[in-house]
Amino acid sequence: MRKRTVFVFNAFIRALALAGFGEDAVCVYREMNESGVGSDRFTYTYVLKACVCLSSRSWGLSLCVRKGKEVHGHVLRHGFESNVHVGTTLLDFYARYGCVWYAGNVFDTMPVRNVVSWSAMIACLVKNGRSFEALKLFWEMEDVSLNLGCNSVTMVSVIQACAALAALGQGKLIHCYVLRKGLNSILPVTNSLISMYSRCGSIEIARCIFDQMDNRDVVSWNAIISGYGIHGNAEEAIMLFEEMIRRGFSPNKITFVSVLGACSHAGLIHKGRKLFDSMAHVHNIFPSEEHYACIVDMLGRAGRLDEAVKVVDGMRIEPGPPVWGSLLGACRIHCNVELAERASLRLFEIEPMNAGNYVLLADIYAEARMWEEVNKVKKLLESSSLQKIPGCSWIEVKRKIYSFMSIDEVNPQTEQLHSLLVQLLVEMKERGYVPETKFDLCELDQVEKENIVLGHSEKLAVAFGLINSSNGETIRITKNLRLCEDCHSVTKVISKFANREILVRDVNRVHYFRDGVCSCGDYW
DNA sequence: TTAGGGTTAG
Repeated sequence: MRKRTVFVFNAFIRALALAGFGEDAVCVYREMNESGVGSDRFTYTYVLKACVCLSSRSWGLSLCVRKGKEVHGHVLRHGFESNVHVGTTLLDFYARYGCVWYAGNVFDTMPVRNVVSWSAMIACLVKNGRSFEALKLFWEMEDVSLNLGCNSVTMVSVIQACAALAALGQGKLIHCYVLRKGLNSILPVTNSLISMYSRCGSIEIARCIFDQMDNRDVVSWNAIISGYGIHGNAEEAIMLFEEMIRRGFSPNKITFVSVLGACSHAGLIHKGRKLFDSMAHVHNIFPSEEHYACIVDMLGRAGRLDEAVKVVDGMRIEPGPPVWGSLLGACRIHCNVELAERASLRLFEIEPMNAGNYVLLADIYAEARMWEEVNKVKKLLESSSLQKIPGCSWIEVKRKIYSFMSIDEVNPQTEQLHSLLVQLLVEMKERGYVPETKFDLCELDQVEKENIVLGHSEKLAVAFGLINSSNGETIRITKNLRLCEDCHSVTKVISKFANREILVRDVNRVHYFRDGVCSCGDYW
């Protein structure tokens, strides 16, 4: 073209960004700047979208963020920061790269905010694991004086926040709100409600909503199938999968992740393998890394480590962090040092920033009583300046959410909780409970070890629940990591002799403790 | 003739 106007450049950058060619879009933007045609408010929304789809693999995350910050600078220089579309796109750019502080800063300084900018900020908080703040912001938004009016998009994020916190009370409140606003028949809203109820431990309500839907899409089926999966009911998940096919729905990648995950949680290996094989042959979906990770997890969990390794070695695509991570997790369950070393060596190479991998390997060495190796891994972790994610648990009592960390001086009741736990410990030991202290605590004596495990955040939350809720009420707890073995057995015992139903949603699934047994059948 | 936020998984 001889005459390239701002409009022409905009259209080209937009097209490239939409098609996922972030780098090319950024190049065209540079060309645009050099050509001297100028820019307008549309230019910045497109370039920022392009920065979101830059290939972080070849660029590196920090370079992607730097590129966006550069564009942010241009926005300020040209005075477009007061435009609500540009501001919201900027906010969303930071959100997608996990820069919550920058996103919040953009939000706070926007001269005009509308439903979309509020929704974007709420979504940003949810996506970055700050659901508690997301809910707070939502109630702030709902302040009548602001008179903004949320819509279905806002509500989807808010429902996700409740799901992430496993805050059933809040979730029900939000559900009522959705009904009052007449947003309940909008498919994405209903689908996220199904997921929310199952992740909050109430698969029954999730099923009820699913059964009452007039029209469903593949996402609705995926949501309910994965719901049964995290509740350990693989039979129901498989039945729904089969019904879905009978009714003419085409499963997608996520359907298979869900149903294979269900098989893995329940140890249904034969069925899982058959489903995996049917993917390509019957449904024309070629297994991606996530699906391989499910199969490796399924075999590994069941102790069939040799078969799991065969699957990894025979993969048609290069195995990455999910696959090696599943294998390492299986090594921890079955204490296989040799294989753990192979898997973690690869993981340290391709995923050096994940502290969890180091922790897993240290746990495996500790169980094998290889203290020297434990120390080596710990030193490696320290020198890399990575930090373990601290264990954290939440509990919702009377629609208020309380959180606990292992060493928690913030909560005034901590001392009371700890003494209750000590008292419970004595009673439990009389009933034959032995604290599980085999992992990663090599330099301490038995009493110190027991004290540390006793201070785990989920136990504090259970104790808080016992003190602050009435008999007959289910205690509902969420944990940011996987539930530890000791907490699992303690909660079983407590559910029996305190005669209470206790529900713990950990990062992977739901544990429902009743009368001394857990719904996961100790297989998780 | 161009614009911003959202559904299901591990």
